[in-house]
Amino acid sequence: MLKSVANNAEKMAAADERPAAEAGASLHGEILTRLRDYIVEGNLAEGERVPERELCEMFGISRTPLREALKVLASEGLLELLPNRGARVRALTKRDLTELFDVMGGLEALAGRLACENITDGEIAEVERLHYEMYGCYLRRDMHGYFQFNQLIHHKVVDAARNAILAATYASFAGRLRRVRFSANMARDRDRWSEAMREHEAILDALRRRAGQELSDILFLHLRNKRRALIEAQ
Amino acid sequence: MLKSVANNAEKMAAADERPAAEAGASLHGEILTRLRDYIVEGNLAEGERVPERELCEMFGISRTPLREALKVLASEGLLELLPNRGARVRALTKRDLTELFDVMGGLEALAGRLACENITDGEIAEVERLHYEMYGCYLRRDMHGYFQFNQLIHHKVVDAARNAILAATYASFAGRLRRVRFSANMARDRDRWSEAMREHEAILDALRRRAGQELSDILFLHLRNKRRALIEAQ
DNA sequence: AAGAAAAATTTTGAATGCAATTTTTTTGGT
DNA sequence: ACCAAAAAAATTGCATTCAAAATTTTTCTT
Repeated sequence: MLKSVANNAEKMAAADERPAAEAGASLHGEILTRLRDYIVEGNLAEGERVPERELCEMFGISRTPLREALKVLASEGLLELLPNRGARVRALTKRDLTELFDVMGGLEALAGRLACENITDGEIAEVERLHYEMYGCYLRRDMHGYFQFNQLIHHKVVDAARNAILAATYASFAGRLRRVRFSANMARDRDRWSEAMREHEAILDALRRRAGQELSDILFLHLRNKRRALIEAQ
Repeated sequence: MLKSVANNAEKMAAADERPAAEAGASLHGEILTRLRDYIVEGNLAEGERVPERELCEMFGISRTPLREALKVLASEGLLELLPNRGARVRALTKRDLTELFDVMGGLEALAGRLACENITDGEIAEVERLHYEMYGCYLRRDMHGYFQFNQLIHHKVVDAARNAILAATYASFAGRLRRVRFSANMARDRDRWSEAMREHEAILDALRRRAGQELSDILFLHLRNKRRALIEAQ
């Protein structure tokens, strides 16, 4: 039983092997995306139990695809499953935050290194543009704009790494951090803001020189500082 | 898996808030673990469709918990879901391998850096012991033993990083690479073997000195070389 | 025979059903 | 009124069912 019938080669030739658009393809995929967004947007409080029936009604589906999505979100770390007591929104402890930031730092460090190997001149120019836009926001104390451009820059670096698995992993962890509201801090901690701005100058500089190892290091420390500022502010 | 105990202050002190042992607690959790092992062990050929009915009979369960596990394994990248055509074992392309190795390199680099911050003298002594055991295997061309100790060393470094999220992520990717058989190469490529051995000397040295940044770099390049050797050998 | 069309079978995706457990409500004693 | 025990209701975890789609088998045509 379950023997590997490897010689299906014949029909595999032209095959219509679409790896499932993952999102809207199946009900499961759609619900997964929608429910993840729903939670990340903060519609369910931390530690709150996930109301299956309500969500089913809300999405207009039965419990089966919803529960499939719950298992996936639990494996992503967004929910936790309690035996016979369903799923809860996982609370981010200080420890979780610390660990997550370090992992993000490691992933960004990797992204920076790989980006230096692969980024085009055009992309660097684009990062420069974003950088100066961000700088503008900094000068006029536009926190919202600053964070927008900041994210765009980091995202661009990850993109330039040309590594889909890295990008997916990065996105997954970034999603888990989305519930954390950073803005509040920087407003009061003006020193951290200018420090962050200086770090970004160094990031751009290393990227221009395509100094992978150096950029890798700067990015890790950049995240470390972000982490420190956040933990202190709490 | 990715667990961490919530200390939701507001609620109450003694609460019975067990975050679900994830493994044997529910049928879903148990099946998830067993099915993952089953696939990683290579019992289903790459690209082969996953026979739901057979697996249900084999595990003695209904399709519901099995299908929940399938969605999770797909989100882990072990399977792919094709609309109306079920799950297939995801084939690792050369591109996937390249990307996976780089991500592993990034994670090991991070682990090395964090380990230097947290490792105890006793743990370093343990790594030293493993290193010399491994060296012994190298001298007497015991490939199997070499790989055992090699894995133990890398695992020890990840442990010493004191970051559960990193450890879980690392384990997940390592699982995906478990299907790849490395041994075959090194036997023929004796140069790579001695090069790897030298790299391990450098790893141990940097770890002793707790030179995080340096160790980080060595580890990334170590994985890069492993990747190169593997791709060349294919 | 070979290939196309049709029919039968299997598989998939999702809804529904059901026993066990947990949670809430009610009740009764103090 | 307060609290514990009992009863009722809701929720959970998994099995089962069912329509739609895919796959295989059979039949028909040339």
